[in-house]
Amino acid sequence: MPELPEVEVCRQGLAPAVVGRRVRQLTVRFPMLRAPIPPDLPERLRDVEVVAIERRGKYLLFDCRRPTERGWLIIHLGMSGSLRLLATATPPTLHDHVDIDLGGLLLRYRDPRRFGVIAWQEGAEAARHPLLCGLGTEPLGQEFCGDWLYRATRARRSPIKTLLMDAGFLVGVGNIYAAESLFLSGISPLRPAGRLGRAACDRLAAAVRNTLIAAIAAGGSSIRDYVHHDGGRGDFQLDYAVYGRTGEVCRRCAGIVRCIRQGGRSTFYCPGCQR
DNA sequence: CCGACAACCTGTGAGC
DNA sequence: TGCTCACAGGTTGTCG
Repeated sequence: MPELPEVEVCRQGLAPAVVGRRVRQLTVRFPMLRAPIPPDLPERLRDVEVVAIERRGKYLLFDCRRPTERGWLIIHLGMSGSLRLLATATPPTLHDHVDIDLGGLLLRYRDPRRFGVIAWQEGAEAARHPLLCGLGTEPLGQEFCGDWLYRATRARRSPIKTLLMDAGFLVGVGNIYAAESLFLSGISPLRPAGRLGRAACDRLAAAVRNTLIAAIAAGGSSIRDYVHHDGGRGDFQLDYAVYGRTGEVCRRCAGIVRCIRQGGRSTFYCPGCQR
């Protein structure tokens, strides 16, 4: 999936075309995603105006208004989800589970693996939704910095890479950007988080932020089947230092990039550069 | 609290 | 060519 940069690129791509439009109809062809799409979602969305698209971690939040009501359409792209803007009459193909008819424009949700989520939160605060209320710090927000990371990790004994990917701790950082950020900051993914010094936390926080910002600027990654709102692909993958480079030569020290398993996920790192 | 692991599901690429 | 297997961006729940 989409990690934070891909979701943010999606948000930025959709907003100009979608904000200000009214939902004519929601068509659900297949409701069984990670959680079932609420059966009443079509009626909740009918005739709402989308006034903004926000993001919390990897969740897209569509701010939906009626004259006297407000609510949020919540979309998570899972591992393989995508949202595209298409001409209204575009025929659906396999795995095109949901269409949002915006009147002269079609917003289509496609998700082959169906790990995504489409949900609804009534009221003014999307954050009250159970999927969102336990989420951790935003890595591109004000709070996130070396000082925060240092303080937040003191009591943590889990490997720093596992913690970076824990959405209850820090949102938006997935397998690719965790690996890249740790490489950039010269920190081993195996290091217990609570053993990181203040300087290491400064370097890591900066690396996380810079990696995410660079990926957003590059238009997101384009692993496998990931596509943008317009069907285009990102090119951040050209810049991967360690992700997916098992056995290849490290670009910094001429050592060999290794792949290990952590928490059921592949971790790529350079044992020479990362301590 | 922690971590390891399985589960959810389909597609793809490698190896035989 | 065709089969089987491992693995892929995420999240959640269970078990020790």
